[in-house]
Amino acid sequence: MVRGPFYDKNGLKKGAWTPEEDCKLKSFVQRSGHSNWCKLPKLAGLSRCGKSCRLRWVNYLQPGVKRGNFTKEEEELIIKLHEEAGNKWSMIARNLPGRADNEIKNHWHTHLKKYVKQNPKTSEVKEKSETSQLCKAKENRESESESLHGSDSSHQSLESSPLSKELSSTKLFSLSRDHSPVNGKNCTEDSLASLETSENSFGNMHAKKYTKQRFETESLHASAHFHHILEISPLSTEVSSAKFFSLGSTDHSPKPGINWIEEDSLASFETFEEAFGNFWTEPFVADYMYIPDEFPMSQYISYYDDGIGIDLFDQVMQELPKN
DNA sequence: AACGGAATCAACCGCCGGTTG
DNA sequence: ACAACCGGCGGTTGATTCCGT
Repeated sequence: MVRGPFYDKNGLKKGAWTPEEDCKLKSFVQRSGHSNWCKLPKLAGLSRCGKSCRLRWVNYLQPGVKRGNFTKEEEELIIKLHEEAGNKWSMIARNLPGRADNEIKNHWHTHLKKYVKQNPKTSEVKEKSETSQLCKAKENRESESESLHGSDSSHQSLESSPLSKELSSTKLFSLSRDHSPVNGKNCTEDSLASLETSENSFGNMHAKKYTKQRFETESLHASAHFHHILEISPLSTEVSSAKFFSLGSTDHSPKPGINWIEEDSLASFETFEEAFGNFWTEPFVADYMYIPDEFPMSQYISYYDDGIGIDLFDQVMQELPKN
């Protein structure tokens, strides 16, 4: 599904990333950060351009990146934000923690665009039908919530994206106006007020010339309304939204509970699997290399210690065929 | 089973805005 | 003030997979 690897005239590798390249990039960034993407490939021993490295890191390798199917809540949020702001994928992505803009963009073009086309102007219709539908929608959500909580939490993240197939307009309408308690957690009045403000602002997006900063600030207000998504997300079981947002370039420490990239996205990792077991389900070996002082490593030592040390990792890395 | 069109999604490309010298 | 550099963003591409015939 990806371009085959090839080299351009400058000798830079293009096309699909190999697990070895991923490993190099991830290891380097976790060790040294990414203060300069242009110089990074050389320092990391990669024959890639800096942009390509950045993209790979942001979309797939960065800790906390969620892979797999979108939940109904995520899809609803994308539709709503897109309705308000248009193709501002990066802004939308900021309101969907763990989701990369590229993935959201793809999902929009492949699934949601069709759905919205078939159900135009959801916001207009929802205003009219709000009164009559709201109660029903609440009931639906609450019953769904109960059933979700009654099942394995992993099902929530892997729940297939049913929006275009199953989501009724009633359910969709419930998104932006339904401020009822979700999963037993009340939305505060403040967050509702913020939402209204942001809705008004977004409504004028096309008329006003927004500064980037203002736009982003207001989009964050909108995100307050959707924190319930985090609450039911598997990420939230161990990483709060606040913590999640703090995951930046300065924090590369291994976090228990972070969703690492799912196995299916990198199926052919035989080389490293042989040496280390399943790379994507086992803790990353290079994680040994960067351990912040404040990180309470002792409690994880036994879990991480599978008998493979840094020396072996370095040895394997050096023996890998150079590109 | 074979074929062809549609769907999917990782990755590339070019542009833009911010920063630095 | 200007140019060069860099990071980020959104649009597009194209290989692979899916699905209907």
